[in-house]
Amino acid sequence: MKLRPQTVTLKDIARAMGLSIATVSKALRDSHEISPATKQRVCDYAEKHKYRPNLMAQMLRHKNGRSIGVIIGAIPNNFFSDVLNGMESVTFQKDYHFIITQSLESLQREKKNLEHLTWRAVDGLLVSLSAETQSIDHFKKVHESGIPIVFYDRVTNEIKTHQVVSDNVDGTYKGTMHLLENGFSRIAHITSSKELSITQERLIGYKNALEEKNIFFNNDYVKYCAHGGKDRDEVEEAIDQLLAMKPMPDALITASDRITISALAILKKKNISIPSQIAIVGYSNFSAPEVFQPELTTIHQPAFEIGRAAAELLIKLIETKRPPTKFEKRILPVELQVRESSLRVR
Amino acid sequence: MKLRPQTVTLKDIARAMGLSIATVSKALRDSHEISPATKQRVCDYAEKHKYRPNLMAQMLRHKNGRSIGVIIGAIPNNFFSDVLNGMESVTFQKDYHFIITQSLESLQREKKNLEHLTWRAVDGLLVSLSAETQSIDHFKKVHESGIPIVFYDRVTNEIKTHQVVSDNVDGTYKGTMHLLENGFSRIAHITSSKELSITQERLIGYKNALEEKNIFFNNDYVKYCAHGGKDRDEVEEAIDQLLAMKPMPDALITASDRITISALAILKKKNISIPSQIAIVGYSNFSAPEVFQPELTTIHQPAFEIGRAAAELLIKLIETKRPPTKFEKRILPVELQVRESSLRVR
DNA sequence: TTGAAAGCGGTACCAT
DNA sequence: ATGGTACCGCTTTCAA
Repeated sequence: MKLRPQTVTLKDIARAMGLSIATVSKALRDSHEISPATKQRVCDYAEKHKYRPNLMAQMLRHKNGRSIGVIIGAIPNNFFSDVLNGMESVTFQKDYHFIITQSLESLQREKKNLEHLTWRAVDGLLVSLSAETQSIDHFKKVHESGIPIVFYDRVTNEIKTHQVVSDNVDGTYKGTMHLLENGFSRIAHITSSKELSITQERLIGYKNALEEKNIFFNNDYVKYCAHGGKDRDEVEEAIDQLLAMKPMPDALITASDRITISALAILKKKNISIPSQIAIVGYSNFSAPEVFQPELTTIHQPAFEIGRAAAELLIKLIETKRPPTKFEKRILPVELQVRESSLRVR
Repeated sequence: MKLRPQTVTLKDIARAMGLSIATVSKALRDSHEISPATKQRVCDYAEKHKYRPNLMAQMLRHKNGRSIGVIIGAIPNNFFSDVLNGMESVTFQKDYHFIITQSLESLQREKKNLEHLTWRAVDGLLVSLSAETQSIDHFKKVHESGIPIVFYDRVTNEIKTHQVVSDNVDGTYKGTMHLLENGFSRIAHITSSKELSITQERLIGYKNALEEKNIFFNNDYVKYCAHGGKDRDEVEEAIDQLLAMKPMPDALITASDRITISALAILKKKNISIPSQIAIVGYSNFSAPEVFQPELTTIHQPAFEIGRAAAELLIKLIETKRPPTKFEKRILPVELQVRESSLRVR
């Protein structure tokens, strides 16, 4: 490509004005040791010639590039894209950049992404663990080297830092309770991989509701997707197993956007009618669940808020000189939106 | 935060091995002027101590940070998130990073994003114009300064460079023709802002189909959304106007994911039944349009491929020394997926 | 074959 | 108030 024309530098300004580089630098940074007159002249000149400090040079000096790295499951996923949107709303306003990497639920990619991001010298990390992740030593190492991390959604307690999650226990509790109160009792649960924090929390809510209603917890009703429902096959297998059970479950709680959508499509393909043969309550952040067939009862997470809060906490962590002694786990409320798919038909 | 511990640098290696910085640098870059023995020793040491060249320093030297900037309408949008996914598949593999900015269909944000990205010294840009954009002088300036750009989806011919789009003319043509052949003749079209390339192309396909069937083109059947259907209100207004017409349209072609989903939700709210009162064919990249009520006939764009092709072309542009004399406009085929929402009910 | 030294564009300390 | 200068980590002549 054609050579990038040098944008105007400190040196250019210094030469043009017969000042030293140091003076110009200080003038532009509004140092007290520069006379107002000089400051004015320098700033005017800089303004006129559209001076922009060279980011690389600044970064090279005091390692801080106003950028944060994000590790996310997958971009094309309603939940995550809302999260990203929330993060962007903060980073845009605070003049940070966020560099997005997808784990695609693979540990190997997660590690590679992490390497990449640290090499990029990001100032901090926003991380949601992949479905495959068990050991988090790779994050520990990075964190100990001084790069602040905030975990969101899929979190870990093994690293002492901020966390932002939605109230997963409550979400599944509400969903399950709603189904129970509508006369469903054989409630299946298709969820992500066993190791994830969200999986465990959601299972707790599920069990709590059953217990409260004195319904026996049947472990066979819980199906895990080792890859978080990345492929439809994973979900189809789970559904096949559930449909083969006797008695067959009469309701289903699906634990993520992907799993929910896949489940709807698969049940449709199999001509299982919802909710008469099986009712559904699904975690989903789709913008218009009322246009599904049937209208879908959803557990809606404040994805945008999660992203926003996580980004805010991280930037605070980055910009604060001394690390805080106490970290917060922010738990945002979820909302059960009742629609046709979970209501008894007479 | 705690000071980031210095990762090992050239200087460290040089001192440790009693060599000069220059020699180490050359050895690591496999220069011909270094003896194999020295090379070996240096590389071993570097490997063992996990030497990673400092990106900022490299960038400062020869402006190339292996990063590309993306301007996109909005992340939470099935079409765009698939596009991003396609881009990521390339950048990940080629060890580039992509920095995403959302225009949110606002010219002002588009400009600010552009400024931000150039300040970040990205090596190239992947751009889809915002719905508000008319003059593209801001891009011209950047492009003339030597930063390669590839336009995708919403493109412009005013800058000589590669373009990647889907076959918009054909998409709407197919959709319109399909409706006509199914007995619908008063076909409305809700689309994005007038200025966008996609809007114009889609309108051509629509007109072509009408003309071919000798149907009168009624300008009042075409409703523009100045903000690309960002808000549901915009779409609702268009629909209200259409419903108030006499005779009312009997079919509708919606020109984007957002518009399509909004239209479905609004018509549902208004208790207009699809397709008996009005049929719908919608541009959409939703992963499971068969779970909509009714199953939605879609014009499906190869969003992932668009992203992939655009990223590939851009990286080629970045890495090639001499700019090509001829640029290509890659037009990827779209697919009409016929489902219930566009079929005559008897 | 190896190394000294001059940048790249800023920042910051120390003189003047 | 202003300027000289060393340095951040790496690349690249040019000498040795």
